Amino acid sequence: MSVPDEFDEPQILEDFVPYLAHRVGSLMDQNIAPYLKEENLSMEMWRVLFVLSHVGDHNLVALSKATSVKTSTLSRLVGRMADRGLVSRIRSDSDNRTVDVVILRAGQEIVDRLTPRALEIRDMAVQDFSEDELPVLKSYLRRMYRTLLNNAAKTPG
Amino acid sequence: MSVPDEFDEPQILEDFVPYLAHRVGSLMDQNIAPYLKEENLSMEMWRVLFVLSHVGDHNLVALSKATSVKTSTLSRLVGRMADRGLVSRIRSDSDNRTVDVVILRAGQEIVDRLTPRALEIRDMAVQDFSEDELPVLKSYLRRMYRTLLNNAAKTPG
DNA sequence: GTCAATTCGTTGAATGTGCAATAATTTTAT
DNA sequence: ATAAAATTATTGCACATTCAACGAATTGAC
Repeated sequence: MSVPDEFDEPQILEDFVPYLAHRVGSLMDQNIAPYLKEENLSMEMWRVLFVLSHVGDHNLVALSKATSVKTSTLSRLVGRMADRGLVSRIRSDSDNRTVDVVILRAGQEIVDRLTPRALEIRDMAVQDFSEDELPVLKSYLRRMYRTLLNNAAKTPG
Repeated sequence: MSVPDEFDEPQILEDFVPYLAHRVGSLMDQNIAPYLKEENLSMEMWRVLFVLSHVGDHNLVALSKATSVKTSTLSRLVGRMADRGLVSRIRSDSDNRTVDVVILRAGQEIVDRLTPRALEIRDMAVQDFSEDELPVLKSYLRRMYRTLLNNAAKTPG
């Protein structure tokens, strides 16, 4: 076996934080998926609408960082959403390179319909956490995010 | 050099567990991405190899559950990996419908080269957790996963 | 034992994604 | 003031993904 001894444990996956984090995220996605389908919305569109609705307008680069969708993908994604009347592009006054994406009424209505479903799933996911534990869970996730942000490897040229 | 837990902004997003979980997973993915690129490996291929290497052979459905990749996608993905000599398909004796995917030498060598990088990133991500906190983080992630599994909505017919 | 229902894996067709290249604008250095 | 460098958004192109439909094999009800 060419695997170093340190990893040659039966439960390595169950102990590997990136794997544990990823499968939680995936399972949450799967739970929302049927509701998104009803609205003919992809997961990425939902993330875009959710972010726009709760945090406000973003240009493409900011939206990309907030949703983890590549800007080239986001450009076409926003185009499709604009065609459907969910969002609109507005060229910025201050910086003529940037395009602010704003949520439209139809987009907000989808958010309003889906948000209760998203909250149900969140509540389900954390139902086994006590009132003391829940804030700890959140703070741990925020802490890991910040550590990852601060120590992000620079993209290799 | 510990990182404070709380952001100043009182944003809804900062309190929404599915969002917090997703962005942590995405940032971890981004950190491994450059190393995967060196090996000409997609994130999904890496997950497949990692699971096969550490947990053993899987048929497609099991592999799909373990990696959160749809079986139709996985079918072609495994085909590409087989073309590159990373894995091999073996028709099961006991059940002639199923195909077991086994990792080959070339696949294992990639895992051996990448695993140290993955562990570095994991160590970086949890560097601000104390010896007491780390097991709690893992147990919370496992608990959420189990709860989500047990309460998963049935896929709508 | 038979037949319907289920499970597993694959594939056609439509759609989405990502890299690299590009144009337009802004910032930085001198 | 000017030119080089950086940033933003878009697009061509190649490739990956998904849904739905399918064939093959197995399971379950009777």
